[in-house]
Amino acid sequence: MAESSGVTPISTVQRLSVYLRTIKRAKESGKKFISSEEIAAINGYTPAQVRKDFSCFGSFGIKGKGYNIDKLIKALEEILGLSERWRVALVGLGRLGKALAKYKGFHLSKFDIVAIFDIDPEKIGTKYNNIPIYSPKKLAQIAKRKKIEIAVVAVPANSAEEAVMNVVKAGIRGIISFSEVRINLPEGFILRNVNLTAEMETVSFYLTHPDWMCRGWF
Amino acid sequence: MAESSGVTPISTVQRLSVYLRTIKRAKESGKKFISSEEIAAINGYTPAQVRKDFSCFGSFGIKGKGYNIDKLIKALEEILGLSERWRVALVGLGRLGKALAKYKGFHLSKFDIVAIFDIDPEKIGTKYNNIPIYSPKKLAQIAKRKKIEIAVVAVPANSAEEAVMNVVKAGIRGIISFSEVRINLPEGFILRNVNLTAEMETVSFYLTHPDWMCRGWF
DNA sequence: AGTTGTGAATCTGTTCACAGCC
DNA sequence: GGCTGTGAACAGATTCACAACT
Repeated sequence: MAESSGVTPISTVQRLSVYLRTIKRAKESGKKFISSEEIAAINGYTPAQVRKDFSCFGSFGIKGKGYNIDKLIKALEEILGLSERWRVALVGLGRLGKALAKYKGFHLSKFDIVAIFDIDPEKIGTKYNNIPIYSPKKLAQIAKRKKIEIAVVAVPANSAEEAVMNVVKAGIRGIISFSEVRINLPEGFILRNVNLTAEMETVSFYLTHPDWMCRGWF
Repeated sequence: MAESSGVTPISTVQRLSVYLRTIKRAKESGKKFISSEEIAAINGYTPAQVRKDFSCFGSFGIKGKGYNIDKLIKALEEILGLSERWRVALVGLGRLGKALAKYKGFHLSKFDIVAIFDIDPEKIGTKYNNIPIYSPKKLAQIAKRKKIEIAVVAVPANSAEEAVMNVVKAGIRGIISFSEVRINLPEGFILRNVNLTAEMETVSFYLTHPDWMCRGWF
C-alpha cells in the first residue's frame, strides 16, 4: 500500500488522468467494479500496463474481482493531487485566453481561474467572466495574496518566454504554456507545453510518411 | 543519405518540429551554420540526441563545421511534410474554434483552414474570418471537393467521439482533437489528442509530489 | 475460476564514445 | 582541431507470465 520507491514515468501520470475519466464514465453507467482488462480495452492500452501504472502508488484492487470504482476514483484523485481545488492564474486574455477563461473543463475538473493578467490597459481593472484582470506587473503580489499555484500562459509566441519567466519570478510553481517555451527552471517548478504547431506537424509528418505510421490506437 | 530503414519514434518527430523553429530563429539572427551542440543547448537536449534524430532521415551536416542553416531548414520541412501547404477543416466553432480560426500560427506554418463545420443552423451558410461554415452532414462532400486532408476537432467533450468518427468517415486522414478521443482508427489515419485536462492534472501531480519531479529542462 | 500485483524478460529510446571526414 | 554520424552500451518503459489471493 505504501508508495513505491521507484520513479514514476510522466507517461504513467498522463495515463492515470485518462483512466480517471474512463472510470468516472463507467461509474455514471452504474457499474460498481471494473477490471484492468476493461479499463485497458476502452483506451487501447494493455491490462498489464494499467495494473503496472496503479502499482506505482499502491494496490487498490481485489484479486479475482477487479477495482471498486468509488475507491479507485478516490485513490486516483488523491494521487493526481485533485483532492483539493487548485487556484489558477490565466496570463494573456487574447482569443485563446478568453476561450480558456470560459472553458467548463477547468471548473468540472479541480481548477479555478481566480485572476487574469493582461498588458492591455483597457482591460486592466475590469473583469472577464467575473474574474478580475490585473497588470502582469502585479503577478507576484496577486499570486501571493490569492495563493495561486498554477499559471496558464496564453500569450503570443514572441512574448511567451518573458511571460513564463515572470510567472516563475512570482513564485508560481506549476505552468502550462500554449507556446513552446524551453527554459531551465528552478527546482520544484514544472512547465508543460501545449504545442499545437508540433501536433499539426506530427500529423503532417505521418500523412507524408504513411509507411511509418503505427497501427491501431492513438 | 537514404532514409533509414529503422523506425522513427514519435518523440523524434516532435523534436524535429521544435528544432525547426529553433533553427529558423537562428537564421533570423543572421547565422549561416549551426552545430548540434547549439541546437541542443537552446532546447535542453543533448547534442547526440539532435544528431541521432537527424540521422533517421539522412546526413545533412558537414563534419567539423555543423549544419548549413538554409539546407537544414529545407530538409526538416521536407521531412515534416511542410514543403506544400495543407488544407484543413475546423470542426466546431465555439469559443475555442473561433480562437483557432483566427490563430496566426496556422497560417505562419503551412496550414490553411479552408472550411468550418458547425451544427448551429444560425452559423451554417455564413462565414467566419472569411471561411465558409457548413453543416457537419456535408463533411464528406466538402472534404472531397476541397481536398481537405487534416481536421482540427474543437467540439465539446461529449460530442468529440462522434465528431472524430464523422471526420474519419469523410476520409480525412489526419486529425487533431482537443478532447481526448481514443478509438481504433483505420490504417493510414492518424489522431493526435491535445488534452488540456491531462496537462493540468500532470502539473497538479508534480506539485503534489515534488520529490518525483525531474530536475532541469522541460 | 478469475483477476490482481509484480519480478523477469523484452522492447524502445537515449547517451556514449569514437571513427571518419572537413 | 572540430564536429558529424553511428554502432554499442545503457537506461527507461512495456509486456509477459505466474504466484498469490478472493
